[in-house]
Amino acid sequence: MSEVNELSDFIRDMIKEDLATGRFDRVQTRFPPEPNGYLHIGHVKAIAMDFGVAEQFNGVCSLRFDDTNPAKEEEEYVDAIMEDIRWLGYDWEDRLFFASDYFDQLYEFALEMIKAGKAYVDDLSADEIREYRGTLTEPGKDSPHRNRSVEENLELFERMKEGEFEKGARVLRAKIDMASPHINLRDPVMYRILHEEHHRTGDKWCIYPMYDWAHGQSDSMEGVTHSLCSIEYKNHRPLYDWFLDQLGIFHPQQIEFARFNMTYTVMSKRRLVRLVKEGYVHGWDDPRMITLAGMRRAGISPEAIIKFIEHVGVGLSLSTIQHSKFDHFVRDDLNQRTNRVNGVLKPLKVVLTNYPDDQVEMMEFPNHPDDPSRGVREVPFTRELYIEEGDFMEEPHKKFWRLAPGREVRLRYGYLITCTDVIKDGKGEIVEIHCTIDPDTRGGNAPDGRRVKGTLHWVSASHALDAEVRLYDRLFTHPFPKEAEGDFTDYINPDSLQVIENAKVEPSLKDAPVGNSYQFERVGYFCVDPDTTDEKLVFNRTIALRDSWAKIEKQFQK
RNA sequence: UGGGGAGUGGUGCAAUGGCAGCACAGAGGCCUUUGGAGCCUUUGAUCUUGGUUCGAGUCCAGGCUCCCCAGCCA
Repeated sequence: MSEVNELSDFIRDMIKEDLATGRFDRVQTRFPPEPNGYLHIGHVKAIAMDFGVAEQFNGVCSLRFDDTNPAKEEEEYVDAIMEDIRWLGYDWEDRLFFASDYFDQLYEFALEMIKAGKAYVDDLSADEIREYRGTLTEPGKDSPHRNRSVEENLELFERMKEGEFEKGARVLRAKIDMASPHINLRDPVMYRILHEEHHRTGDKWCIYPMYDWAHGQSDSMEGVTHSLCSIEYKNHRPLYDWFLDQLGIFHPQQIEFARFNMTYTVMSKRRLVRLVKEGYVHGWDDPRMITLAGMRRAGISPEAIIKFIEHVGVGLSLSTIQHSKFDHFVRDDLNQRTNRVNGVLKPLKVVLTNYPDDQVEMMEFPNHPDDPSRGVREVPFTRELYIEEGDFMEEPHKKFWRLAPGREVRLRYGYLITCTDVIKDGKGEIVEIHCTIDPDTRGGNAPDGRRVKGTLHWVSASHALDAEVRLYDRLFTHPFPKEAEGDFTDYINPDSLQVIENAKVEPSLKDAPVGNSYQFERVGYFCVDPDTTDEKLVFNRTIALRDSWAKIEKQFQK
């Protein structure tokens, strides 16, 4: 919103400058994914930059699929990518483009280049081309086919297009400088032969443009003014500029910015694929994945993701964002967004021995304690309740201020209760706790003003709904899994998913819609998983509440 | 090693020759019917060596460290 419009970084500064000097009188950007995988949080930086900049400067942003490699790309990804971008809240309106839409024009441009003596057909094999390219420190050498006549090049290129040659037999290369210190300028390949069906052009073509040949011209044809991209393309900018200058067509300004990494996860497509293919997670939308599909299923909102991205900053150096920063924005968003409910993960039965057996009282709960406008709901209170197992300690240490024998605590918006007995089975396991209520404390306050430190959440045993709760945690135990010794999969967190089959939640959750998020008070944020059926509620833990108790507790463990 | 980039608290981002600031994390406190949230306080940084200047994170020169490029991938 308005906050977005106040964003400032070196890219926006450059654009302001371009507008001020009249170099451009409008702003047009584009998000150019390759449809060969799912979008993840790293892509959001580019998406938010492309669409955000356009919005900020009253320009437009289009979506263009750079689908120049039919061997890797699939329609399935096109649809998934569009869904993810829409979910984030961005709109390309009628500006949906494909690099494959430009194959004809690109072919014409190539002809132009050949006629101008700026491109040639090379018969060298891939290995030979690599050899001829030289190394970082030694110049390359000219291909023996570099000086073919225009006529011969035209004829050969035509025959490439007509499918006369096998895959890899020949390529079209730009004729620049095999001794250039910029490797990308050592006669880069423009077209290669690929007898592959393209997801949009079918079998029309058997030669396909390289990304480097397609990208700049695509931007140019669309009228992109500012072509924002990640930093690895900085080395390619001289090439894009060269192509544009040779062709003499509209010249967009490319501006690069750095990607980022996050601790306790992996961001590369290759590693994400392995997590899915090798079964470490249950799919691309597994809530532990930092894919948009995964984060969506985890219950993280697009607003939280974008706000986080706005705070990672924009620069030219590779940064590593701490996972705790991401967690902060997820919690901050959910704290404001969610209604509070009661959910008990590990139920411990409490019997209120002085409470009538057949009595049901409806207790009033605010839906959001810090926002009265969200209203209230009624929660049934009865003689038998469930509380959290961890909220009772038979032999409490001095910092534990919840329930213990002889202790009085508050049942939130219920009554003050005092523990009188601990009932155990033959093996010494606690089966239930007996307590008495103070009938004068309905709602949770004592008329005599005495204060109790502990406040517990609870559900009525006879009214509670059964639920499956999936407790997700960070996927890796190491902050830098890919840099740690061994394979990154060695550091998968074995406790990244813990399934609780028999959690108890309050009855108001009966028809909770899939995707809805709640705060289970004192526990964490949860959303309704699509696996939910009429018979069974399934919740995903998006993230736990900040837990300052955990720190204290550690001190008391030997 | 050739070329292209980057070095500011633990992490990330600002400061555009003039008091090194913000966020997250950390520490302490207040408040609390969530050990949540909120509020207050606080620890902690300019890669290095020279130079220019009244004054340098910023300008200049050298050094060091890290990232990217040698796909018929994008």
